[in-house]
Amino acid sequence: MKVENRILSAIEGFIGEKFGEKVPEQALALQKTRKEFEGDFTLVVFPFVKLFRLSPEQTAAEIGNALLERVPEVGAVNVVKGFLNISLSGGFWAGFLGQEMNNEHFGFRPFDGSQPVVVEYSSPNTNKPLHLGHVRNNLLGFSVARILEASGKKVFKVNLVNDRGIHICKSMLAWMKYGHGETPETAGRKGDKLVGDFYVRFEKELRAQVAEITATTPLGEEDARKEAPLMAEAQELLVKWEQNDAETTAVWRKMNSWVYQGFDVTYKSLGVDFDKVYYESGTYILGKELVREGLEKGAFERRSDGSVWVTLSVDPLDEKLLLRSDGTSVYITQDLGTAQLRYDDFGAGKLIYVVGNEQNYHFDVLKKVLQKLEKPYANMVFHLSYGMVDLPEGKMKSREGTVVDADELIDEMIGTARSTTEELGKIQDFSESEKEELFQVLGMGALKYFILKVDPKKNMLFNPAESIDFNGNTGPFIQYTHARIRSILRMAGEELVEGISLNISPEKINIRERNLLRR
RNA sequence: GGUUCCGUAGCUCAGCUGGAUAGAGCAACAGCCUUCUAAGCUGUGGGUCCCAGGUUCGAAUCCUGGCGGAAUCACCA
Repeated sequence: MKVENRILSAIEGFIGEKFGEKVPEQALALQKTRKEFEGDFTLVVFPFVKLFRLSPEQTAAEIGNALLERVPEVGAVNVVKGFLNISLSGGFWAGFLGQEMNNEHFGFRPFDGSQPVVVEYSSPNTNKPLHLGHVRNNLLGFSVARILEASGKKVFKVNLVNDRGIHICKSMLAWMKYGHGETPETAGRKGDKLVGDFYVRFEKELRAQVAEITATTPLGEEDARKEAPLMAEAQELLVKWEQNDAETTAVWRKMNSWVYQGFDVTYKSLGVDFDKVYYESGTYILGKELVREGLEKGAFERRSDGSVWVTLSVDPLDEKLLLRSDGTSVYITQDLGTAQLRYDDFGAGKLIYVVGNEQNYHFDVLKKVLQKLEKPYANMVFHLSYGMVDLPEGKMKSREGTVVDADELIDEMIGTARSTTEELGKIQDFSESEKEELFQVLGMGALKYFILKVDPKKNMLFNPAESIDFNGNTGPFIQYTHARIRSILRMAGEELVEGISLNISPEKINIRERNLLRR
């Protein structure tokens, strides 16, 4: 039984004996003592005041005395207004430390036997490299998976790669027209970067065409984009792709493989991985089956032009397209399919989607449509929505070249770790590989903590001009604290080995560590 | 316009299942390296918790209504 529960049941027992009354569940709760006060746990006594017919201070004192008598682990109590602060004894903490210091599973719960959780995250497009927004996504997804695992869940991490559609055709077209057979090897460029370059090249050439059209015809920019020859060529390429044209799919396969090689490097730097990778090109047809099922059930309706719709609400009228009039699928169609797939593949009990908050509405719709289909996994869908990473000037915009590239950011962080560490000069006796590992751990620790410390649902600000800090409330600070604590534990361990009781005398710990222990 | 989310110190953010004097880091200032490790510690200054009502013994926290910002409302993904 945890010591908190022993304290609570002692309070319950004391009040029961004294007044013959049961304490309301809600009032019977301990909170952590705020660090400006002395103590480990705090009981708020206001709810008990009426019962005792005493002032809050006197009530707290009575309960405190009872605890001192009844619970041996309680070492001291103090009362501030209506708050009873309880300090556990040094003996309790020494025992706790002795028991837990060699527990490798400290903080981890064993598997609870529940159905697995499937966490989807990352979900990149294959036409450009990963940027800071993806970094937030990847770190959130990976962390949530780790946290769930630590809490006793079986977790499967999955990635859904958006590898088809007009965007990848644009990169392909630019490579075919202007690439001269270039490859990552011949260009000496990371695969995803190279493909991204061609995507940018396409946009550049397209803009030139658009400029010419708007200068020589009365068309506006939006119409000019649709009229531009390059756009028509990209559309043609998409049609060819969908018809499984051999040459087109060969280029598609080749360029995607470059991108995946590039992504793998970035994922490795970020320290994230996946149990299974889905490709939209392989799953988008599945959703159509569910649409057909919905039509049969009468949950959806087909219009005269052949398109399929679902009505989510009547007032206000909210209708969503599920299948185009030409029978091709839209975004949500494939998400219907992938939900089913995950449920089948893993026997999932929960489906978590780490996706930006711009898709809040999309996931509301997805859930409602699955409910209409009466799917058992409809209510398993949880959208872990997160906010944008903004720059001081506002949103990241690829057109303005303000996108913060993931690889460059990672390199910069590790570089900063290197220069800062070398300046401090504590690593003379480190080997080269130890040094590199240290820089990696420090730089990535700083980046990860910087991103993860912000509430996911909030937009967050990243200022590229001020590099991510290594001092203060940062990852390296926590790493430093960890190192200090390990050092203290080593000391405690030595005393244990010598057969001396586990009692670290205050004189042996300097003031800095004592402060550290209070945290 | 509808819907969802956000609004806390000069800046970046905690705190939000109601509880103490609203915290941390950065920035500014003043101190601390013969003790195990100063990527640290101690102290000073800095707040209409967007505004107004309501519920409550008690509201940054819950409810209602405003104001400001973001996202979204495609036969795009």
